[in-house]
Amino acid sequence: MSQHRPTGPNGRSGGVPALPDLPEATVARLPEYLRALHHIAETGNDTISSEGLAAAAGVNSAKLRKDLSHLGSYGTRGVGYDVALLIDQIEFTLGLTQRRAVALVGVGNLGHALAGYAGFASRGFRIAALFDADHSRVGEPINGLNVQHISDLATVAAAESIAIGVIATPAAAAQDVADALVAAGVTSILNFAPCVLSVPEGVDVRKVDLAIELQILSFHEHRKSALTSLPGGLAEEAVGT
Amino acid sequence: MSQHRPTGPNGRSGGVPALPDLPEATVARLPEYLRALHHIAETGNDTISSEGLAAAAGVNSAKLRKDLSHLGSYGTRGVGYDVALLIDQIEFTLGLTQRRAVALVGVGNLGHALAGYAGFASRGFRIAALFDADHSRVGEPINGLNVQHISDLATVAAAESIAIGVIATPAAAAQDVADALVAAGVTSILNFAPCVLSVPEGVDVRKVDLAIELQILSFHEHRKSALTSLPGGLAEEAVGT
DNA sequence: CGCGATTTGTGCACGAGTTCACAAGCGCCT
DNA sequence: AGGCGCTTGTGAACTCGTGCACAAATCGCG
Repeated sequence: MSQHRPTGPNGRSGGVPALPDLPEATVARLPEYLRALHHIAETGNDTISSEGLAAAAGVNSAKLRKDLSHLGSYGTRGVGYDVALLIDQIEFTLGLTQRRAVALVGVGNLGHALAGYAGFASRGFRIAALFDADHSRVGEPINGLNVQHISDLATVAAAESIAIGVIATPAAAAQDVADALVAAGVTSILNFAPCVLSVPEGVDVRKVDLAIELQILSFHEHRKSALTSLPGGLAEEAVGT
Repeated sequence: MSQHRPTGPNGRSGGVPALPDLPEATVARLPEYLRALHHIAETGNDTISSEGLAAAAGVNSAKLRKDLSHLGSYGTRGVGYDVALLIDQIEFTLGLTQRRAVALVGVGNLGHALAGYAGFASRGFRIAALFDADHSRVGEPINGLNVQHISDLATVAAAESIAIGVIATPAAAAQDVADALVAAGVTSILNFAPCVLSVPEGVDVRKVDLAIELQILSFHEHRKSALTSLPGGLAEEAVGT
């Protein structure tokens, strides 16, 4: 597994990509650093300290340094990080040096919005095809693409080298769509449907559930309002039954 | 995530669950359990074992039992959990016994979709008002609500008792909107804009960045494809430079 | 009425992730 | 050249989360 390899500081200069085997928590933060770096680059700075970048990304500076150290030494002590170099390095690590083709399944309310979301295009992805099970939607043009029927998924995915699929269907259809995506060779799925998907080994699934996020906020609201409504003191009121 | 309370001598007397101090990881999973439970209830079952519920929610059964134990003992050994009782208990814990009013700011591509998303209504939330900074959109009806101008936010939020705000604007406007929300008394924010928000103590922010999710998947894709060229002198088909 | 089958609740050990604190390295100024 | 201030990179302690394994509790049945 993750033996302590010397981890050559010049990482990718040779032919070997050297798979750094990053902690998952670090991987999840790299995109945030990348976004912050692009923002910093636009303001004209060409170096940035860990403190500055941490603030821009909303994290602790020690955490940021440890995260970046996992991809090698790309900072200069006493100076900071070279913004352009770091951008390249993170983009390479995330596999964004090539623009990845994405299939979007389900062009309902949410799917429509995702198809038109500019953030995908500007951050390394290309929505290569739209699919839906509803024949009445097939052919409909959205943002320069025509909706295709889900039965064409395998053919199109192969032709376009699509490895990532996005599910924006109702929950009832999601598992079938996932199966179809896997059958078409997709190995990464982003699921917006509120349900658990079962997929074979080797396929990655990430889930985004909009209602869940609100419910988590609701919990904190509940706690906050309960605290403020405690009459008297908020210390050890602790009313028994 | 956000701030922690000083948490003084926390009364842990039995009986009525007076604000159990749940681990954040547990809170994040409760909504998932809740969704699974509703699904199970619809199929007619009135009890469910930790094993069954864990499978439906996509987690480990020991983890699930530990999570539920934090809210008290609501299972019966040898039998399982009473579905209806557990639903009530989780909904209470999450503060979903009252339907919470939400303000949505930004009715662009994504905002439109969110305004029409049925999942919010069916899971404890009511979109109470829509706002936008663009005067040309004000008055536009979406899903039974008319878009209002952002300058009316404070008034409407007070009238409707809105404590949760959703930001679906471009990143450049997000901080201003957040400030306006906070000024209007909102204490929980769900942010879809790709930027870091700074808010005062006591305000919770959760962030959903659609592109980040794809970038994380991209990392794993990158790793998978690099793995296919296993050490053995296979294809050194330059992925990078 | 007691026994066995079943399932919850939890103590404990382990691993992942976070934070602190500081040595090592770098550039600049004198 | 040498010292000084600044910043990175990282060892080490600590916190948080997870998963195993099992005792305690409950039900059904003979």
